[in-house]
Amino acid sequence: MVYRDSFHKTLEDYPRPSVAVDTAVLTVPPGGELAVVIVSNRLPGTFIHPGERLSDAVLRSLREKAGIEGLRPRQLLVFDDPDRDPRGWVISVAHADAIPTRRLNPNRSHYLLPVARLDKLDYAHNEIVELAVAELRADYVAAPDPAQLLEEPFTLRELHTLHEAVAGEPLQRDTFRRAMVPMLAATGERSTGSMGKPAELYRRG
Amino acid sequence: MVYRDSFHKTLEDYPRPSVAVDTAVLTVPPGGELAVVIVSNRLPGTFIHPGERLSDAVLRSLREKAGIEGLRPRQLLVFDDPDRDPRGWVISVAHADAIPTRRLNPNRSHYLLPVARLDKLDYAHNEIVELAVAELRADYVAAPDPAQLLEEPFTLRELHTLHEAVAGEPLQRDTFRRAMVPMLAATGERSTGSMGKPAELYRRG
DNA sequence: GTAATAGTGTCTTTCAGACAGTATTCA
DNA sequence: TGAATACTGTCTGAAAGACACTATTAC
Repeated sequence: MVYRDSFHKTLEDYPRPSVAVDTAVLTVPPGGELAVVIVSNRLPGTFIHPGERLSDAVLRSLREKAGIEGLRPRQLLVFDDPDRDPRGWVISVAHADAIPTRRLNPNRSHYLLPVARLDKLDYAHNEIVELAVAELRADYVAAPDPAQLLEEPFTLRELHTLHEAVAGEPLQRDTFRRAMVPMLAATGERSTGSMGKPAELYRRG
Repeated sequence: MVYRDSFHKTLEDYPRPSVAVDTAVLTVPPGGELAVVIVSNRLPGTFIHPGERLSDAVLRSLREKAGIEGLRPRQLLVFDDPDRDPRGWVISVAHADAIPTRRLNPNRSHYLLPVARLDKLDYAHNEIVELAVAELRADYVAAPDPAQLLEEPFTLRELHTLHEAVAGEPLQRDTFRRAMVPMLAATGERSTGSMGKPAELYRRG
């Protein structure tokens, strides 16, 4: 059987795939390492509903499966292997975003896995996580905490520690400072309660 | 009506969108500027067929609508506005690739439009072209002619002219040379027939 | 010869890496 | 006071921008 294209042909003639979304939600627990939100050994996902945007399907799946609200997920890539899903012909659009750990709802069935030591997830979800991590790392090279994981105001040390967690490797302290300070807004306030000289508190520029 | 997810639920219960592909094919005519292949005021596209990969649908649409063969299109992004297409619920996956102008079939209904002066295309196709151009430009900063638009062997002048056409702006000659030579393989041969000192001929490293 | 093109030398600026130094706080 | 942390000064090396210079060809 052959399906032919024509502008005036009705769409009903074409068999259609189911369209799903899967989302890698990254976070950095305080003092911890970069981790991804997992629900029963895979990324939270769902099928899109009629009239729905992909991003709305992502938000719905995160709300229902992990109690996460208020993200702005970005598309990563489309998985289109017709044999990928045993249930049938499914096309899956991978998404990614990051969220502060304090906004994760602890009374839920999801859990965090560090991305550096990730076992095999169901489907091709490891690849999604890798892409999400690569995007987040690229963003964090260019700007201070672009995903707004830190609560304002913050010290340069807190920012440095966060960026090292995202990068997965040490970042030179003075180079980091010189690169970031011009993109930050100093508050004039100083940190309190810590050992050593109190640090300037900053907000994102 | 509400559609609920369940691993064991059959996929037949879900209304499904049609899934299309649209492709921005970029090229640089000899001595010309960066241009995109257009078919009747839009990018070539089609609906995917059952069992087909997105990239195969792209290749099929390019073959049937523009006589183009042998590309390896890359995904750019998914257009998912439910009201985008007047024919119904259509999700479109934008793709991009580049092709040497000499491989374009002139006996076809497609035509080239320079990307610098692009009128409004149908659908949201201008955005696809912009993304495709941005990706191509990023690739051409990092490597000599990664899309293999030039026939080998080529001189540094030819490479330089091509990279300027892709970038859409002048590129410093000596800096360009120093950046590219380590990534090229000198043939030991020299160009002939031109004014001035004959140039070394190179192949891609 | 001149015009045109190919290719090199080198100075300056910029910036990351590296390391050492000074400054200010807590215990 | 010493330990810990914040912040700055400065040297070095790599690379880009800029410009001038030499080299080899066609005419």
